[in-house]
Amino acid sequence: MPYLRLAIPSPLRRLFDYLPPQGCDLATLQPGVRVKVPFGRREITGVLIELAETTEVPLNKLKPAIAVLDDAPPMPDTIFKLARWAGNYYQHPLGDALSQALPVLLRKGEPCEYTHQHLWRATADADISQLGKTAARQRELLLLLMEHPNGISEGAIRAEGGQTPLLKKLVDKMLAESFIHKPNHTEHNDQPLHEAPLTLNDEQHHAVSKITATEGFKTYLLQGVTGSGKTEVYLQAIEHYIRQGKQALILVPEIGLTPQTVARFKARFNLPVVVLHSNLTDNQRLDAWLQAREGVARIIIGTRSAIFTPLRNPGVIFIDEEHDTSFKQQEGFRYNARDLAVMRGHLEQIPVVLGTATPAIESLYNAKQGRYQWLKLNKRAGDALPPKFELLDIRQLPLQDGLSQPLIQQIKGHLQQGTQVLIFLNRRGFAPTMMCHDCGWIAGCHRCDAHMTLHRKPYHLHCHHCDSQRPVPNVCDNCGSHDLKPVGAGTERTEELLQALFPEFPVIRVDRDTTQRKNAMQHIMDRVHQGFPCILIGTQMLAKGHHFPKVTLVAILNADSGLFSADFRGMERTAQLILQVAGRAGRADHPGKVVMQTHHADHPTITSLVTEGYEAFAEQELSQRIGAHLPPSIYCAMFRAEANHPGQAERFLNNLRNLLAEDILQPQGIQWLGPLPSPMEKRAGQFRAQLVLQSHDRKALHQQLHNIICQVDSDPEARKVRWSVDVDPVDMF
DNA sequence: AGCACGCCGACT
DNA sequence: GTCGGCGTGCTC
Repeated sequence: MPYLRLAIPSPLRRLFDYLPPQGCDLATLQPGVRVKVPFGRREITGVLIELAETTEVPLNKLKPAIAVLDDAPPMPDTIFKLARWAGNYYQHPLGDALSQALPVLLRKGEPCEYTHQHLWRATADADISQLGKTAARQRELLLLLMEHPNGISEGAIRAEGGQTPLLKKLVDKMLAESFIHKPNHTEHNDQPLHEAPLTLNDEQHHAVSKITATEGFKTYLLQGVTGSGKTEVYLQAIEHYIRQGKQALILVPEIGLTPQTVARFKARFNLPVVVLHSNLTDNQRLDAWLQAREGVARIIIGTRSAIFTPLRNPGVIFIDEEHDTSFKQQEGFRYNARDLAVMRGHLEQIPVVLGTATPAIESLYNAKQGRYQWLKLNKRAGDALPPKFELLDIRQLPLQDGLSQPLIQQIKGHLQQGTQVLIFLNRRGFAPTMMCHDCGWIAGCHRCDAHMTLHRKPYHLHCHHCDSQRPVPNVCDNCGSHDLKPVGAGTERTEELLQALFPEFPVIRVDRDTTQRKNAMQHIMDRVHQGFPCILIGTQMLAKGHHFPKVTLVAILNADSGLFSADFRGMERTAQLILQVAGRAGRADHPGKVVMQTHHADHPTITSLVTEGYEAFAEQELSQRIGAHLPPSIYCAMFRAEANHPGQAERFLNNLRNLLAEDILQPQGIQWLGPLPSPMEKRAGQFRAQLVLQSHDRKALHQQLHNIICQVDSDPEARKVRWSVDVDPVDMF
């Protein structure tokens, strides 16, 4: 009698055997089906990996499964393989990896079918005259239903001002009925386009024809400077696959999933476009997932987790802004959706396109190694000129709340000529910290090794690392002095100054604090797009997803931050951010100007970035990485640990390292760095440390990681710390 | 990760 | 007297 070998969503890195449930037909069971089982004291949903003839588990410990939930595996074989591969590659427990590849409702064991979405419509022989003259409300409602012969949801009825309780009355009068919505296949569509495609220049044309001529799997790095029409390349390549009846999957960074991006796809294609955004309900998510799986949805746009969306007829995968680190999940199952996309393209035998203006150094490396084919778009659409950069050396210049006098003059000039100004300051709040003028004491966080940020509205101290908050002290904790001063400037403070300097112009702040309310960002954008002269001041949020054609001046206040960071990728990040911010401004008829305040106007990296462009910078950066034996010329993994007491995490990692050092695991070609306390050792009350493993040999590294994790799993001491592995980490903290 | 069991501090 | 803090043990 065979056993069911299941992957269970739990941190335990092993499979679990069960007896088949009562009356189960083993002959029809396929790997990948979900099985409901008792696990400890709860009931959870596992995924069948195989039928096993024998088991190591003592028979008295074996429990029967409760039920097999599916006739056929909910995820297609490629997704099953992709999730298994990812679990293995990122050293994450298989059950959890598989579970994360499914929509939440399927994880919970709900049936794999369209959620019973009730829609309402008028009955076929409904006649408005059957309603009495006094029933004005019912009349209104019936007319509304008649306007929607394909059905309308209760939510939409309410949104149109209809009274849903009255539906029952219409049902009683046989005028209305409800039915369950099930999307149909839109088989062949002769008119897949709403609007005509734009004319391509020769570079764009070359890119489109390369991509669409691909047979089977190939990865492209599509490097296009801002304004070179990357999106048009996406759209026309997608059109090619759509016309073949295939589907396209587009992954965008978390913050890039803006209404504008989506609108562009919906405007072009006369086909179902499905958007997997973060505020879909679980029901909507399952419906979208099924529509993709059944081939009803033709274009699927989503963030990181959308890489696991099943496709019935996969045609092409696009990763937009491929350098963006939000494609890497930063906790738990630490996969990189960009890299998984390449794996998926291989499994599905379809092309994968990584698009960006500023390629990640590792993508550049892959392109140079010939693993990715490099497509470049260097020309800007129309006669657009690249923005002019100006390095504003602020050594010895007094700063007024973050702004130097020459910059203030430039802002004034642009406003007076009737255009908009964008000011980028990657620091929210009023001031990065508060300091005692008498003794130098700094307002620090009690739970982190970090200072607290002063916020004005509302007035309080806030730790941006652990979110703890406290009132602003009146006197110094250390010496009792009343002379506490805010130090440095955040967006709130610079906003205040700008408003005081330019009272006749609106100053619009864009950061997490001003965009929390629903639709707040949309309101801001609507206001800015009216085109009146104004000042926009904000953080990264301004840099991604939105374009501001009326902006002629972009000012970067702290271009230096990140330049000398502990993370070897600090320079790369800074360069990408600078170019991304710079790209927000201007259009053909008035090129933008970018002013960067800096204390390092003669720093070779900064000057090469500004004068020669990103590619020259990136080449330089790559050769330095290779020279220093850093990624991407070497494979890297990181163990992180955190514990309640100082030194505990470090001791744990030290034991772990000794497994390598004492040759217990006979490591070959593996180097290690650390363990070291994390750059911010204490965070949210936990003491943290890290250990980096490196190798030129990916297989050897993978094998060692596996060995180490096996050892750790069998060590009871390991349970006293929280630890994790990160394969191909994107940031070193 | 959950979830329960178990053993010590401040509350109705 | 108990409610609840989080240490530690287990999951086929």
